[in-house]
Amino acid sequence: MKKKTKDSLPVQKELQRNFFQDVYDVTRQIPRGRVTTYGAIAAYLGTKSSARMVGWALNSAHLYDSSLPAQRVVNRNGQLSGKMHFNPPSKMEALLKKEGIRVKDDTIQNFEKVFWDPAVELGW
DNA sequence: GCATTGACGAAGG
DNA sequence: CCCTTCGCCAATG
Repeated sequence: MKKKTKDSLPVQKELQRNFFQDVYDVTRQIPRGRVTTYGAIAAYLGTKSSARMVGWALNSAHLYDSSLPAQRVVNRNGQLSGKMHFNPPSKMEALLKKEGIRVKDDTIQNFEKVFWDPAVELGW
């Protein structure tokens, strides 16, 4: 009855937990040879202004699944802003090139052509 | 417990 | 058109 609900917002907590999982889930669905952005993923998840959290999620992604294709997620300029978090840093570019994506000076070439928007491709 | 820092991005000057 | 500010929110100092 009068239980003191300590956790005021359990629902929100759950959503936050799911957010990380959702990021991984979407990332796993990025086709080979295609890339997307932090903002696109955030927008698809309904938290468009929280693109930073997407990056944070991927930062600790390897703790959940080291095989996560995080190299397919770049910033909105098509730059490999997260390459320094790979091991070694050059791994990100190497993986992308292996998938047929052209990378020059840490920037994805033909970015608009290989861009994969989850909101469009996964249907929204 | 406040300040700083990000794998970002949009808006304002 | 470049630079700064701000929102976002978790982690870290």
